[in-house]
Amino acid sequence: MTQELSKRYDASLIEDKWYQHWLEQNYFHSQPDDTKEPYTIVIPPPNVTGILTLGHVLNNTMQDILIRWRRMQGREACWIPGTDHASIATETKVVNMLREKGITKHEIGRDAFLEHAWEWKEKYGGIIIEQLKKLGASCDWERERFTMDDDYYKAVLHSFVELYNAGYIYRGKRLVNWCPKTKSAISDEEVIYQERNSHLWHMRYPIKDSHEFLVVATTRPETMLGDTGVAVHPDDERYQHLIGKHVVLPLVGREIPIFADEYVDKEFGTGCVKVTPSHDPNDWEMGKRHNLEFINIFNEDASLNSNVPGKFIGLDRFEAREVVIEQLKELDLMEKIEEHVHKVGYSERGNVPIEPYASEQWFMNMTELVKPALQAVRDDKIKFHPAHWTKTYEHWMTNIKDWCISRQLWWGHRIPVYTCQDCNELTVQVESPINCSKCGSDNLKQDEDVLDTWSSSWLWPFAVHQWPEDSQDLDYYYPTNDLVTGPDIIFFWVARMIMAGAQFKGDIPFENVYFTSIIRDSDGRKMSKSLGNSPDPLDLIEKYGADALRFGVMLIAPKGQDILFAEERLDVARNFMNKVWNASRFVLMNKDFELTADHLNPEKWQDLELPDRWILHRLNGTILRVTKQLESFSFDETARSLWDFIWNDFCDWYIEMIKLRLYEGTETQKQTAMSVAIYVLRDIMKMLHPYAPFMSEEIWQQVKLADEPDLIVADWPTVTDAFHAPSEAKETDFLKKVITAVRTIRSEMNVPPSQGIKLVGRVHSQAQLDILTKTRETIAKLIRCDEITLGLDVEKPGFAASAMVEKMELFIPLEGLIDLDKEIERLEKEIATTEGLLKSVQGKLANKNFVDRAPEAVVTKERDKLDHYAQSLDKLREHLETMKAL
RNA sequence: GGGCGCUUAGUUCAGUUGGUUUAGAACACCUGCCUUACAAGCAGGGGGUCGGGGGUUCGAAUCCCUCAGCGCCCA
Repeated sequence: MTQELSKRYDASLIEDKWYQHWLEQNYFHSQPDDTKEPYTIVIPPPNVTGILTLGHVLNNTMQDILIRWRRMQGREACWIPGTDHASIATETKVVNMLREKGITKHEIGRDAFLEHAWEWKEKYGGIIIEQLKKLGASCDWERERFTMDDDYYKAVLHSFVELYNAGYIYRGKRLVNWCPKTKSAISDEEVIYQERNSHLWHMRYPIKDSHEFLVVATTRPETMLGDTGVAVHPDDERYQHLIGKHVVLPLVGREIPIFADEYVDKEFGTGCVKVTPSHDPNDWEMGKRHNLEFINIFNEDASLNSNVPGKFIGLDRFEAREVVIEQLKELDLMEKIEEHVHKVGYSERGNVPIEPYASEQWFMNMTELVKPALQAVRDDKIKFHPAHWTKTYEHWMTNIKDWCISRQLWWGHRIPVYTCQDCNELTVQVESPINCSKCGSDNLKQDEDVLDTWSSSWLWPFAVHQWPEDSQDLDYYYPTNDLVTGPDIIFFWVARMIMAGAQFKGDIPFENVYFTSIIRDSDGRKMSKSLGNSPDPLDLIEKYGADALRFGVMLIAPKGQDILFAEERLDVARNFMNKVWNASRFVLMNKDFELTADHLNPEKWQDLELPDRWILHRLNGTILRVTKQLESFSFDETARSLWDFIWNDFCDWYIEMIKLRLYEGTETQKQTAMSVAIYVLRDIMKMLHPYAPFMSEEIWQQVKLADEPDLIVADWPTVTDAFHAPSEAKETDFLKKVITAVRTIRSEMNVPPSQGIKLVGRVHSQAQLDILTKTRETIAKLIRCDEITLGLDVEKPGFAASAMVEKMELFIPLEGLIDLDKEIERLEKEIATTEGLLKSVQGKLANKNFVDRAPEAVVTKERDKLDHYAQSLDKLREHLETMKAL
């Protein structure tokens, strides 16, 4: 029974069909099964407002590869999907949506706002989840979680209460990174530093009771309105006489002290530093050390407040800068303006320069939390891949600062701290209290702020289950096995998950972390919406197919380096998919029997020939290699191994070598060749399945036995000892070399394929003779040859092109076919090459040190080579002489 | 300023603990082919001395030092 398949592979015809089938069969769903070892991955939860990017394609394909592979290995594979609530991003979107309707969030109040937000989330959120399905992700969708699901919400509050009670969480007034756009504090990790061309303004401050000035240099002139001191270095001889005096702050008139502090860098600017304690972290510290006045000059949106002279009130910080500069110039207080490049901190979400801003916030002290998390990685309980990320991790962990976890937003987990309006007692608990824990008053007010999104997603590996309730799932699936994520969130998320695991579960959250590449465009720029250099993966799936996208991205993702992506780079994968499709088509077209278990039983195969033993040997090697590569997260190497085996070994050689038997062989010959081909093809589909799930399943259905399961749950292949055949493999390599040598002559002599040739082979050994004799028909077909003469002493034809293969001499009689000069040229080139090789080997062997000190095996190898090249050279020179004599 | 990484054919990348030849693959390129699985294909070919310099070694793309360039992270 032969099969009809289309000549070109069309992914769109099969992908949805199989995804639907897998869902219907519930293959993605996992349940604890004590007879099986669990294999668990939690997805890095994408932002609920997000859409699929190439970065998601990269890391979710890797996760799916791992999950599908382990599932086939018989593990109870569970991939838990979900999204996070993305506090700032989502709130911003909802605020914008409301603004378009002419509504502000403060008008409608918290509850109504949250209703809108939920509505918005239900409507637009989770698009990315549907997109992941297009990619073929085999997540357990029944376990999909959202970080603001009811039970997850409680888990987050629970973690807060626990840490508060442990004394790790405190409230304090500190200088925080303030985003004036979202009007919220953000953490250190959410500040992105960008280099900016700016200026260094040198401003004159008049010294009180003197006609002198001192000059301060600053990158932020507008903050002078909040200056409450000027610092110089205690050892700076230039300014000793000024210490203890005062300056009169221009534009403001405030008298502020000049003092000495070690912090000042004498070399920078003028060596005099204006000090604005309320708006610079270093000045904040100096302000505390020297008891300076703290004057906050900004509103929450970074416009100037009433603590500055009237004409500045209400100006935006950048407008204020211009006005300050202008006025100082008018007063002749601007000494000079220098070009200056410096780094400005931007808010990751708001994308505006952050403002150091003193405000009351909640902080988490990390000192104790870090310890076990650092140890777990140092002890290799958690392994990073590539391993060099451990250094980055250690560096951050050992320099960690307190984490600002409160956000002045509404969308998120509202901080479970209730202040008694009567006695000021704080009640901190998961369920809203009715009465104050101290005075019993029912006049309680909950903190207005929500928690940083990362302080909910750091619980992800266990909060996706019913934590803190004990649950069977949690027992079974935790710790998870592997985590696949981008190195850009190593601090935000990975490090914190490890801390949370240690703190709340007393165990690591995962054993391995694979850090993916970062995808850039072909010019090395980061993908971004504004640059428009970020292709939509769904378009790519439509154009290339999900399998090709997956395979292609794996192929170009080097371990530990960035990917330079260009759409054309997927062509290779698409071509490969088409190749696999057509190889399968070939096999199915030639299968004229109903497949039975006997066909797949190696013991029943009759009259295996050399190519059969070779491909089975190679299959063994490929299974071994691919499995090892997956174990070591070498996704790109695995793809390459599959590519090499399928395209080079199976398609280019094996299929070509069995065609003779299929077309002209006996029934037995044909059946053996087909059985081996199908056997190999089946294992190919198995190994390909994690990378190209759709196509492999489609083809598998054509080559599986009736009682075998779908490929997604079929057994991962293992090595078959009986296929081990190194000597046959070597023999086949020799055979291939002979064929290639003849083809090269054909090509270089311009003998067209339609032109038949004769081959005369003067073999070097009986073994060579045996190999070529038993495969002579196959050779004849592959080189399009009419007549083959073989022997140890066959007579050399007079006018013939010649070549050497492992000391065997090949001749192709060329009467009437070629020109002599060309062959002479060819031989001379070959001789030159061989002379080069010989010379290099002679050089080594002439070195006494080499012969004396190198291992014997290495020396012997060189001696063999010497012998080999010398003999080849003799023969080649002889052939050349013959040709020249003609 | 500190840390991490990268620099191999025109391009994108391989190259396991230093020793299979004068370093591989894909794409691109050149030549010849629509050979009944595949022109998204087949066969053949040209092309790099492994960023520069120094060192260790019998032997280095592979280990060490140094210089240069590029990138990322942190201050």
